[in-house]
Amino acid sequence: MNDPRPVANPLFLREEELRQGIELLFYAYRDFTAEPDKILAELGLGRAHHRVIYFVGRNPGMPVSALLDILKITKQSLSRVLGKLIRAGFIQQKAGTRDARQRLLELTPKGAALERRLTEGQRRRVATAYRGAGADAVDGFRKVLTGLIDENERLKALAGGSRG
Amino acid sequence: MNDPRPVANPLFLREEELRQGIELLFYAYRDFTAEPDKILAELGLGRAHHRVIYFVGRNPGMPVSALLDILKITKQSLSRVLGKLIRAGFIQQKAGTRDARQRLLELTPKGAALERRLTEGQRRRVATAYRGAGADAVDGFRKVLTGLIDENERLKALAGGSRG
DNA sequence: GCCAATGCGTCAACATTGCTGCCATAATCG
DNA sequence: CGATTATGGCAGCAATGTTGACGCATTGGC
Repeated sequence: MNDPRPVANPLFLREEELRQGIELLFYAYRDFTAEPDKILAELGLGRAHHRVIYFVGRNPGMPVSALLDILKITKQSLSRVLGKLIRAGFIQQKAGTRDARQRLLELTPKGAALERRLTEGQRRRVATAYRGAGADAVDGFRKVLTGLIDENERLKALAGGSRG
Repeated sequence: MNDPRPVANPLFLREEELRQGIELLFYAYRDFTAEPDKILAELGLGRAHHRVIYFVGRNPGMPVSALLDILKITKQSLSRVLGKLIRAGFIQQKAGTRDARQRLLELTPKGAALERRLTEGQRRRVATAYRGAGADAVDGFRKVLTGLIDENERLKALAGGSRG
């Protein structure tokens, strides 16, 4: 009455399934960032500059503190990156009206052009993946990614262009 | 006969949808790597060391060239990281039997222990997100992530522990 | 109106992680 | 035997993150 073949081990499958998820995340992120990285390198910029340009483009008029909260880096690290972008004319600062201490950030036309150039490939890549996977898959993709985000960051992340 | 309210713009929605995908990817990856990064910092190591430990643990006996192909960095960059891990006793090298030029990599018991410690939180995070999202969502997650990977890398990525 | 807290910037020093370029060794292949 | 492959080492440079300390303007509470 013994089955000679070992029964599929659910624990092993689970481990395998999780590791596949981890690896897919790594591979996808690796290839997702490769294209803009090339463009940035030509300009003497790095991935951090892209992140700043992206989120400032997404939230025009955002203060520095909001950017820090998104990127989760120190203000010294951001300051170096931001300073370079401002000196290079990609980003503009305006003093806050409600609070004059704030520096409200926005892209210059030159910055907006670079943002489009950098994000274009990524948008296309996501669009292709979405189209190929179908609407239900996209929904699942979003659900799982949201679940991967720290619980206390989820609301902020989903707010996106924080109009709300 | 004019509807005073603007019709929902499908192009805008699409753009918004794609940007949300881009951002979810950023946020998820940010939080996904934060935990192991802390542990690594205590040991004087960085994220690159985790990647090496992870993939060597996953593919015991792999040659350096296979690691390079996964990580997509130069051998000089890898050499520094790998050298440190070997000197610190996390990774062991054995000469290849088929090709004596190859250095086949594997984790030492100490390396395997670190791998478990580093990946444990990530596995738990993925497990929680999977459980919360449901099996169909997990399927969609995998489909979309796979679609984000460069076409000529997909097969290799899905091979995982490359037993095949 | 004083005074602490906030928002932001800066200087300095350091480590990690990429890159390019060059050279060396050993083994394998044709 | 000569070319290619697999790997390693060294030098130098840039980007990106860290901690720590300090400065300056503004804001808000008492």
